[in-house]
Amino acid sequence: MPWEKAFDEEAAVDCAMQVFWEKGYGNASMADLLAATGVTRGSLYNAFGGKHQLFIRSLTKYDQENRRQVLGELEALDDPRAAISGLFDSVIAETTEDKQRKGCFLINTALEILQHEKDVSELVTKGLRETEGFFRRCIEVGQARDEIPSHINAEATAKTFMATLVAVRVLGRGVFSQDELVTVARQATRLIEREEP
Amino acid sequence: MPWEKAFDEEAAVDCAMQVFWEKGYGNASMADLLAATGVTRGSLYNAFGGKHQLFIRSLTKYDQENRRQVLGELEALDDPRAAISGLFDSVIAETTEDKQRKGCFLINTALEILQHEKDVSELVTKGLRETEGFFRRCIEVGQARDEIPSHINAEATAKTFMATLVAVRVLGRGVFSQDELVTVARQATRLIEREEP
DNA sequence: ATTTTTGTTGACCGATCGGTTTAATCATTT
DNA sequence: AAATGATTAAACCGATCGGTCAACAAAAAT
Repeated sequence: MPWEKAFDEEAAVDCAMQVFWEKGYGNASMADLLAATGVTRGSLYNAFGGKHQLFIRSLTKYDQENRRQVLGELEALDDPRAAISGLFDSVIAETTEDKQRKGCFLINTALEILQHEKDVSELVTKGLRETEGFFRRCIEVGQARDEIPSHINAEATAKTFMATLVAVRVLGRGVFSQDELVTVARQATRLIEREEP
Repeated sequence: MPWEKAFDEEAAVDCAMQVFWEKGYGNASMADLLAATGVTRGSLYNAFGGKHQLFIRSLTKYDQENRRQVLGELEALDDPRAAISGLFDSVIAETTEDKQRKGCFLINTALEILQHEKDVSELVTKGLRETEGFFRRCIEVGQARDEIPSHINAEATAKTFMATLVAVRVLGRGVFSQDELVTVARQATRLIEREEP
């Protein structure tokens, strides 16, 4: 007796995600979101509740389909050193391929609203912490296999990699060129090279 | 013949700067700025022209009185290695001392508006490039004095330091603790230590 | 003392904000 | 075909947005 929805909810979230990603939460207007999703005002409120909830949905979707997805695939390679440099490579490629230079939705959000909005900040922090965990696991597995020197500090190095990734995503939005991003990433990955010059 | 201003223009810019720094350009309303500066609507428009111009004034003032000031003092120490680690220390101290965790006004701005607004993006890019130049000069002077190993690449290392600084300012806003920030900064400054383990 | 110049004030502007409501619409069930 | 109930489009809401303006006030120039 009811009636199935006439628009694809997930597709709408995808469109909204693009808008939030590009403009940020505060600077994305409902009009922008309606135009991007193609859904009308009432339907959107009916389906999602409001701007804030739609933002959470968008950010969650980004986290799952971009960040987790990529990290999962890289970790499945079962080659820790390739996974680490592969992440830097893929982020740099993504950065320079994106004409809009949107950067990372999570990190952009971190700077826009981290202080207030507990639900949002928890999402962001969790995502960044998991990325740090990815690096740490890669390093520890590499060390167990003698592919990464055992004398390095896995925890500190993982944090440094995470920090480098953040910097790449921020500076990649318009300050550094692709070459410069590669330079920075290369310096970071030297930390786990077999010999030190 | 005129009439001297009834409010201190520079003090007003200072107040506006705090608001923009904390909330960003888009999320700072005129009402916020009027309340913070204590200046009435018309006077503020008469003195500055509008929100955008006031933002430029605020960002410029921040760049001169915070960034350039600090870099200048550190460089005047004439001790390159102390200047570099001193900058990291001072940024970390500033980050953790600030209850609001505002981070760096320039870097926050970079993420909010870098793509559009040419005048703003030029200010931001110039500031970050000059910071990179600071690191580079410190390294080169240190190398000339044999206080920093000559085999390291000054340009690439300067970029890495800049990237690390960006990461510290972003992650310092709520993700990383003071200890973690110190860890990241220490890993970076290892790049210029005399011996490699 | 009057004019000129400039700063201040607070009401006011149209536009847009996020969000709600209403009435028509439609697929489904009876 | 009638009844049902969610979906839709669009009018509408008060609040707030950034910005303007005319009336007024204070000091310098005449």
